[in-house]
Amino acid sequence: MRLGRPIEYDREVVLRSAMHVFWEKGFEATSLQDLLDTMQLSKSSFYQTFYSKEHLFQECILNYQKVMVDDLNEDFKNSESGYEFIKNTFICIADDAQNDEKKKGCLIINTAHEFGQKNNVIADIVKKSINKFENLFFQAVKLAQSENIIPKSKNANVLAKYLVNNMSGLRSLVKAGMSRKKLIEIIDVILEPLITK
Amino acid sequence: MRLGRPIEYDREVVLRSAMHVFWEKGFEATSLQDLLDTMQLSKSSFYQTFYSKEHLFQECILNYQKVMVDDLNEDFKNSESGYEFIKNTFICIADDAQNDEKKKGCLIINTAHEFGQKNNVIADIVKKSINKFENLFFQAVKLAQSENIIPKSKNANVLAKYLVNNMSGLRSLVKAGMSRKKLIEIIDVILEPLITK
DNA sequence: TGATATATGGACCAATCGGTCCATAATAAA
DNA sequence: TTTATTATGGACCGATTGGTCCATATATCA
Repeated sequence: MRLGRPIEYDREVVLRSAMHVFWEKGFEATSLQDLLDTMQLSKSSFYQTFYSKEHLFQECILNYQKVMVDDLNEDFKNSESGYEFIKNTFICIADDAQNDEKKKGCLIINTAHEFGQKNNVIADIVKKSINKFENLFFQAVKLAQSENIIPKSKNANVLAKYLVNNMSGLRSLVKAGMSRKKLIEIIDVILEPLITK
Repeated sequence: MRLGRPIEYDREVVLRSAMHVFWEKGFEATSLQDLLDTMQLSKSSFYQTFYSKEHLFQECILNYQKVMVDDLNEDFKNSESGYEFIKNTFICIADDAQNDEKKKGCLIINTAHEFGQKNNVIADIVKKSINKFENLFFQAVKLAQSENIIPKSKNANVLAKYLVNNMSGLRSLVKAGMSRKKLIEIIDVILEPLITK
């Protein structure tokens, strides 16, 4: 067994709680004290385990990305069709306008906005995360093409990017306070380029 | 003439310089010292004229909105057609991926992300700004419909929202580091729902 | 020139920032 | 029980945060 005084917390649990703080407040607006309060950690334990606020943040967005991509993959597998998966993913985002009182949006997109290209490590994580979303949409489009719902003449690669673009847009509009109803109307238009010849 | 010691700076000039700092760094990451350095103001003058960091920020985003909307209105007037205006507006955003080294994006969208619904005054400014963008797109769509480029069967109101959505999306992707070339490909898809029956 | 009014430089403030360090607590192994 | 090893609580750090206040500078007006 492991030597020394045993750890009094669950690393995964406190990491997830930290992630939620960053998600809600952003990196800059989250103070170390906020994190310690939420994670219920002493400063010593915090720095021993997570090294710095920024290092913790990196772990958080990596963790967020993993959870999101895994969940979406799960949804994808359970979907009737590629098209249904895409449509449903967008509707879920619109639902946030109603369900998420805090309008947290997407941690990855939030981070893209807060950091831009100022921090190489973080910019890299953001870029790779977006690529994963894109890849998922790509697979969904390909599937929908094989199901003859999306015309095979369409460039699945570009369509996937287009979908990521609209996903980001919806996240912004949720943050800006647009109602679910209006977002749903937008989604109807978003889906048009998928099905028209 | 005005009594007392005369002001040594131009209010509009220093306001604009402050706006650029906020645009580049965001509200939280901009310190008062950053502002004083850029505006070349003493603390006394700063607080006498702008009251607080947050009040200055509000002025800045209002100023940004005004400049942006005026510029877009000017573009709109000079456009060959409603459709050309829309297309060109999007291409200009994609150009930022190449031209703006700092990838500042759009101050309004950035603010929507940083503040969300946490601050009523700011959320209200953001919402109204987005409405102005939407209104402009609405007019452009209407014009394009009267020019028989966009089918009259289309709902101009919803299309305008759809365009705002994609504008926001593009801003995000620029921030995330996507290349101009890829953004242009996306724009081709964005425009499809405008012209297809 | 003196009175009045405004602008400015800079000292000063408490609070908070992220982070370090060390004494002590709590365990396993010998 | 002693020793080795790890975790934790909390004192402490200098720097910076946004913001206040007052003495002084600089103007107009009478």
